[in-house]
Amino acid sequence: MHSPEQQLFLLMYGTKFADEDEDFLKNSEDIPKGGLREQMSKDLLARLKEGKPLRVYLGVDPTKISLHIGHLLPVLKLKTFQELGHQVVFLIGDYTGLIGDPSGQSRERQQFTHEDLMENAKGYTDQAFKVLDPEKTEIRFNGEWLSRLQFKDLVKIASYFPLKQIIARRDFQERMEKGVSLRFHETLYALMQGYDAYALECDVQVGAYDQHFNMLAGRIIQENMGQKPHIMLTVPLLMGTDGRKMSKSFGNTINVLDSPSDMYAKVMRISDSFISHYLDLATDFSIEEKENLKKRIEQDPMGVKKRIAFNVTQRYHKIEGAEEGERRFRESSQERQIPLDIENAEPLEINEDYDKDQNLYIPGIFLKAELVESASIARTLIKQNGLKIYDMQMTNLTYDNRHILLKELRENVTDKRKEYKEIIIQDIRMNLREGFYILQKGKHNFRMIYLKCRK
RNA sequence: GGUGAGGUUCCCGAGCGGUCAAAGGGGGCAGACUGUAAAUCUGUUGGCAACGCCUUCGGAGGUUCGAUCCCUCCCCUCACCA
Repeated sequence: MHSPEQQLFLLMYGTKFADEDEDFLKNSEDIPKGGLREQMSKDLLARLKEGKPLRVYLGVDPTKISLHIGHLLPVLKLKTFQELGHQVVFLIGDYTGLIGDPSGQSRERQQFTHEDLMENAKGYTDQAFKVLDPEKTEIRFNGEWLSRLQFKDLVKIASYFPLKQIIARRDFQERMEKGVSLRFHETLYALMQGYDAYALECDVQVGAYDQHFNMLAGRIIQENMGQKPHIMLTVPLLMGTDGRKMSKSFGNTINVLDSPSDMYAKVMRISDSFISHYLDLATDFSIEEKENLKKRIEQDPMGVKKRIAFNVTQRYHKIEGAEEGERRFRESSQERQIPLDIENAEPLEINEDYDKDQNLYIPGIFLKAELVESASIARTLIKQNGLKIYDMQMTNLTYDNRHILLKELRENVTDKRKEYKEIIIQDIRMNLREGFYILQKGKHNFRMIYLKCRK
């Protein structure tokens, strides 16, 4: 059992508050003196000292289908609460999601129907339960209370907010300065999320620090409606694999549903300069372990990165997944072997026609193998040496004994490359026999095919 | 509803009668370099059985030998005013 002080330390570790961002809150007037961290620590400690389990919630709008590991940083914080014996609530914003993303960046997000959202919500909880204990987690939907609100309620709630405060938000300010559209309904978003806090009557709300204003709205509503305002506990935003904000539109995400080897490899490919950031945010090493690893970054960046990759992969894919990811990274990236895993052990059957000179059209084969999007792309890649073909004839593979031989290959042969003969692509048309081949695009994309040739 | 500005290839953004599959940047992909990377440099980035052919510049028509560029109508976005 942890003392309130010990709990406070664990809970505050790795948090980031809105006033600690260089420019997120710089012009805001209503930061408590001493800063949010001091204020929230004080409040949290006081509640911990009451000795009762706290109610803690995290709200998410199910407006996307897949989550990336950055989305789960607040979930990790929620897990810490759960492990300390507090009651956690996972709130699905089926109503806030209906309004759309208040950042207003993209229009398509506003087109979700309630059915879409409920569908996504299922995936969300599945993904969140890779971290949280489902038995001990309460799941709620904000439609439960938001659907019952009447206009007169909204009028009352809205009256708690000076307009100046609403439009002081940085994202609103920026958009008004730039002349980007800002619609009135977007200002309601904070009220809706704020009302969730009131309806749930929780002690703490967890979220990323960019949620500051929405969480603050919760406190304002709670205070006005005679409730004790909740504590805001915010965590940093995880940067993407390229150092920008992690976001699907940048293609720099590590997704919760990525395969073990993808996940491991993506972590391994982050820039060395981000190692410390990922170590702090993405892993669940103990605090001491993190400090130790940080000292090693300088002399052994790759080793530390491997520990991080393993830790992250393990969380979402168990230890077996992490081991698989590690093995595949070593084989395909470091030793440059051709991966021969069970998932691509079943070759794709491809039918091609010989032309009159007994040749096959190579771009067509890569296209059918789904390694390239068009034959044109295949052509340019051939010119740039981006495509390779390995002939597997020497392994005595037949279509019927393929499973056995592939298994042997995978398990017993140390340098698998010896088992293949690389065919140098000299032309877009080449004479190939019917049989098994491995196609490669770039460094990491492979596909095994069984080529069937017709006259 | 009024006034003004716009809708261009994945994104941003030039083009303003033929030389435009459309500058430039970003992103993507590939190659070199490396400890995987990042950074950097290079190439590439509509499709096709490919020195050519086909489909693209909000939509529908029209003028022209020819239209992304001109005209007409329509749809949509944005700003200001109502």
